[in-house]
Amino acid sequence: MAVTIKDIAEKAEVSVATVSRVINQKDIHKVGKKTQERVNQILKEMGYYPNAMARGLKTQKTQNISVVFFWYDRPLFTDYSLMRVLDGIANFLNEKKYNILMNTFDREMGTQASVYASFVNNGLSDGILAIAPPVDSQFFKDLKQGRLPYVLVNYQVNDPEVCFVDCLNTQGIFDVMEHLFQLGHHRFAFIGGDIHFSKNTLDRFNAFKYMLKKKNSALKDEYVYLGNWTEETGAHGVKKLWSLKTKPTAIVTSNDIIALGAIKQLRSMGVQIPQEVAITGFDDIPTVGFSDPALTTVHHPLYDIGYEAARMLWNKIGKTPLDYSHRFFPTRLIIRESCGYYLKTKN
Amino acid sequence: MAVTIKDIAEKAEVSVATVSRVINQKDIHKVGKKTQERVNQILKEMGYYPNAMARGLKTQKTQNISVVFFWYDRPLFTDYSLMRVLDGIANFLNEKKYNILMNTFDREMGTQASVYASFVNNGLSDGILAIAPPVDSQFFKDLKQGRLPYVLVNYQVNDPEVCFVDCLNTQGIFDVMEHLFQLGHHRFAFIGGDIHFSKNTLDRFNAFKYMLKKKNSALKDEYVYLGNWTEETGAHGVKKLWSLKTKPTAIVTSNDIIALGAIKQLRSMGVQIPQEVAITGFDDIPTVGFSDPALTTVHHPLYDIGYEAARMLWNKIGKTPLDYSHRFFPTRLIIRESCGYYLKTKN
DNA sequence: CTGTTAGCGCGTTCAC
DNA sequence: GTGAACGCGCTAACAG
Repeated sequence: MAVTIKDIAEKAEVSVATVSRVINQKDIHKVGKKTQERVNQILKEMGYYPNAMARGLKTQKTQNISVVFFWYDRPLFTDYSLMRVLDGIANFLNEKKYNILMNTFDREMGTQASVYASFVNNGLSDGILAIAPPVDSQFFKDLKQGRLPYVLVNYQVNDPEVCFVDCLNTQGIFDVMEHLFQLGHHRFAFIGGDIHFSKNTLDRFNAFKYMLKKKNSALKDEYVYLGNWTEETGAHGVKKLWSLKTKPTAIVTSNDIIALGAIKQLRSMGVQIPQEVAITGFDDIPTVGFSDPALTTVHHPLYDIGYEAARMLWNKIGKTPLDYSHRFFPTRLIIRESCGYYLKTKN
Repeated sequence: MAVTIKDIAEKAEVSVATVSRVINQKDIHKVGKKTQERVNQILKEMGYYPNAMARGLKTQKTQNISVVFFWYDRPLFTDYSLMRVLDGIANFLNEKKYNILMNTFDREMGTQASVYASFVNNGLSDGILAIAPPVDSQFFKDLKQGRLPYVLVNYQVNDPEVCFVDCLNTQGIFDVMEHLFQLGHHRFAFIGGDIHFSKNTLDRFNAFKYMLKKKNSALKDEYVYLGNWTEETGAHGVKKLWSLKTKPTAIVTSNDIIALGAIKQLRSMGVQIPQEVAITGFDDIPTVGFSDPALTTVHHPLYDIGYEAARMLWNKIGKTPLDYSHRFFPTRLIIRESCGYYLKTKN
C-alpha cells in the first residue's frame, strides 16, 4: 500500500487538512511557514504522491481524456493517418498535463449499446475525443445523450450542437477531379473504403458523384469499387476495373494506402501510369512522395486537426465559452507524377 | 451527476449492498430471484454503470495498464516500430478487458525523479509497460523501487529480478555482418541513433564493434556516425562518410529509417547501391520492401514482443507464477537488394 | 493558523 | 435473504 495523506499527517503531527493544503497550495497563506516546511520535508522523505482515484472521486475531475478509436478489425496503431491525428492530440494534452486513456473498439462494438457507458462514461475521464466514429453508430447517439463533453474528429454532421473537427473532404475531391478534368480525363473510376463505416470515405464518395454530375459525366456502377483501407482493396479494385472492356482513364481513390495498392497492381500488370491511367490519393501520407510514380494526392492536415480537437475539448471542459461548435480545415492539392501533369507541361 | 448505486437502491427499495451483489454477481445465490430481477430491471432503466474510480479506490484494482513511451523529442505516434509494439499490447489487453493509459515523456522528463510517481504510480493503473526506457534513466530506478509490477519492452538488462521482453539485437547484427563478410566487405561503417538514450541502439552498436574485433577488422572512429532516428541522421552520416578519402564498402545502420535516409542521400549523390556500397537496416518496417534498392535488414518481431510483454505483465498482476523473468525473441535476416547478394548469385 | 468532519461511489463484513 | 455501517484516500466546508 502506498503512503497516504494520513501517514503524512501522523508523522508531521498535523491534520490531514493541513497536509492537503500544502500539497495543493490552496489557502496556503493560512498555513504557518514552519508547518509548511515540516510537511514538505516529510512529503519528500516518505515519497508521497496523491492517489488520482481518490482525488478524482472527490473533485469529479480526473485529468484524463478518453481517446476513442474505432478499428475496422483489430487494434492497429500502425495506421499513419490516425496516429498523425493522435500526435496532435497528445502534444496538446501533454502541454495541459492531461493523461490519455485509450479506448479501442472494433467495428462490431461500435454499433453496440452500453459500450459508451461501460468503457468511456465510467468516471475515468473528463471528456472524449472520438476519432472517426462509424457512420450512424450507437456510440454516436450515446455520446449525445451522455453527460461527458466530447469532440468528434474526422467526422462532420449538420448539427450545430455537435462539436467536431474535420477537413473539407468535398473540396479535396473537387480539386483532385478538377485537376483531372483539366488534363482531359473523361472516364472516372472510384476505389474506396467502406462507406457504411467511415464518414470521411462517404463524404469523399459523395463529392465524387456530385462532381461527375456537375460536369455532366456519367457515373457507372462498374467503375466503383468499395472495400476497406488496405492495399488489397486497391489491388482488387484495379483487377475489377481491368476486367472491363472499356477501362477508365482516371482512378480517384479515397485514401493513399488504397492508391498505393492500386499502383502496385497496375505496375505488375504492366499498365503505364500516368500514360494509360491517372490515379489520385487522399491524405498525403509521407510514403506517397516516394512511390513510383509519386502520387498526386490531397494533403490532409491531420496533426492540426488532432491538436485543434483537443483544444476544443479542453475549452469545453474548462467551461471557456467557445463561439463555434466545429472547425473545418482546408485541404491542399499536391500535384506529383501520377496524373501526368508534369508530362503535359514538359511538352 | 451520473446515476449511482444509491439511486438504484432507493428506486428498487433495497439496500446498496443488495444492488452491489447483483451488479457483481457476488454471493448472488443469497439474493432472491424476484429481487434480482427487479434490480436488474432498474439498472437498465436508469442506465447505471459503475464508477471506475470509486470501484478502484475500494478494490485497489483499476483494470488499467500504463503504457509509457519515451519520445526523443515530442509525442510521435507515427513511429512505426513503437506502434507495432503497441498493436501487440493493445490486442492482448483488449482480450483481457484492460484499458490503456498512455504516458508519454520526453527525453528530459525521463531523467527526472518524480516523473514515475506523479504520472504513473498514482493509483490509476495496475501495472506498467515501459517501452524502450532511456538508458540508465531515473525512471528505471523508480520502477525498481516502486510498488507497481512492470515489464520493460525493447530493453534488456542483466538482472534476474527485472522483467523484460526484447529481441536478440546482438544476433541480428551478427547475422547482418556475417552476410556482409561473406559478400567480401571489409570496411564497415555504422550509422545509428543516440546510444545514450536507446538501449537497443547501444546493444546493436556494441554488437557491431564486437563483430569487427572478432573478425580482426579495425573499428575506425571516422566510420561511426551517431545521431537520432530520423532520415536526416542517415543523410548526415552518409555526407560525413563520403567526405573521407577512403569510403567504407558497407554501411550498417541501427534502424531502417536511418537506412532509408542514407539510401536517399547516396542516390542523390549518384552513388550506386549495392555496387559501390552495401547498406543494411534493422527492424524490417513495411516500407523498406519498396525502397530502391529494396533494403536488406533484420526482421524485428515487434508485434509479438508487445503481445508477450502485456501477457507477462498480466500474469504478474494476477499473481500467476511466472517461471521466467524475461524473454528474448529471435530476429531474422531478410535479404533483399541493398547488399548485392542477388547481384552475386546472378553471375 | 489549524483541526474536525462529511462525503465522493463503491464493496464487504457482520449482524439480523 | 437482506441491510447497516465502515473505509478506500482525498478535498472542502466549517468550526475554532
